[in-house]
Amino acid sequence: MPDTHAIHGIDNSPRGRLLSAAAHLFRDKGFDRTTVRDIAAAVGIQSGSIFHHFKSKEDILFAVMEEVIRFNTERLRQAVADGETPLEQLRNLVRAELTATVGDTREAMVVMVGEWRCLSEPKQKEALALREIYEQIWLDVLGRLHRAGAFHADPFIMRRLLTGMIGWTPNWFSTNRRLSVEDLADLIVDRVVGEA
Amino acid sequence: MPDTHAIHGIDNSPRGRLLSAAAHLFRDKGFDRTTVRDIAAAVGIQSGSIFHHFKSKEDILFAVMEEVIRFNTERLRQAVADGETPLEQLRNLVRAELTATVGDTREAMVVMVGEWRCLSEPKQKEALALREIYEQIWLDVLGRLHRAGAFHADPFIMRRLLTGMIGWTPNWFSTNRRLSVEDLADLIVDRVVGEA
DNA sequence: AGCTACCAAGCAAGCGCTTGGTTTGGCAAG
DNA sequence: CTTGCCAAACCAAGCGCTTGCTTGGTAGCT
Repeated sequence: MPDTHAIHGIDNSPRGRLLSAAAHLFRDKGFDRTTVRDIAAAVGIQSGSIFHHFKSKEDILFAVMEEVIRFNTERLRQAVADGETPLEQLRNLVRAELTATVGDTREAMVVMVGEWRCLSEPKQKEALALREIYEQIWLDVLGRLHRAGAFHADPFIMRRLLTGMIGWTPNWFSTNRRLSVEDLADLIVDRVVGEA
Repeated sequence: MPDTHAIHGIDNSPRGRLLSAAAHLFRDKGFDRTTVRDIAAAVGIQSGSIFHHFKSKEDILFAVMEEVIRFNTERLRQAVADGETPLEQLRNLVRAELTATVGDTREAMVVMVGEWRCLSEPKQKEALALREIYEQIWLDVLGRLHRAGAFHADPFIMRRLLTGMIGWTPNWFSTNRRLSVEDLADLIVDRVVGEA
């Protein structure tokens, strides 16, 4: 009944259904404009009942971010493991993050980037620790490519340009168009390792 | 007295000071978490007095966006006029948008990208019309470069990748570091026209 | 019996905005 | 130079509504 686009990596326990519904609403209207009554209605319960599963509205947001970052960190690890050369690993990383961003964890990823400041400072630090693990995977691969001479720019800056390119895709990329995720990934990889 | 980082292109009339203060607060805490009492306090007046200058809180947000987009559209026009070759024009465009994004209109630019959905639908359409003029300047130059064979990818997609790269810079670029706006612009231009 | 999951009702605080009246600066008639 | 006047700018108070969250209790499964 609750027409909740499920998010990959989140189960369908009562708690999980709340998380998926919340992620969907947070992405649509933003954290602040989403009320606990909205979330409750989306899964068909009363607003007060939410606080049996989460002790605050902020805790819901944090849980969404934690789940999505844990799930996608594992996805990045797999992407690196599946590549035999650094270049192949980079291509897999771009594909993985693109899939996360416009694919099966799209809603939660957009929420993580866009609603960051809605977390209290302690929670931000907690989430940041998880993100740093995630980022380190990128930096390792980019560092390896850089030392191999695949590109000249600073790997840190390269990662930030990549973050921007990939992070913006939800605003324009559509799955049912000509351009596939794989083609877009290749296009983006070419922006890193050069070629005219 | 109101310690308001002025924004380029906004005068310091009472209205202008309100706009600059609002842009600063909107960027810091987001539109929804900024109260009209916050804005009023930032310029040293009572909250009710705001509505002598704007008829709603949303109107303030819209005015911020309108001012910044008008100002920077003119800046893009100048950038194109100052370039003699398409490549030079592209470099000027990237520098101009970077300056707008991390420089003298930084606060308002971040607000425009991040608080878009806080506008009502009619206001969104109004703002979109202005943005389309802005975007057309980019597409003209990129189209010219593409026809000249400077890059192979679709100009529309190229622009979106550029939007992402540049739009993310406020999250990491710092003016007082080694990397200058000009160097970063060159780095980004190289991502478009290729080279290893 | 005890646990998970939920309901029904409502409280305290904060919000955008309104209202009716007061101050301020400029400027032309006397 | 004074006086009278007006519009712009602002104040003080508060209304009506929404918000996150609490409370006390119930249904059903094990």
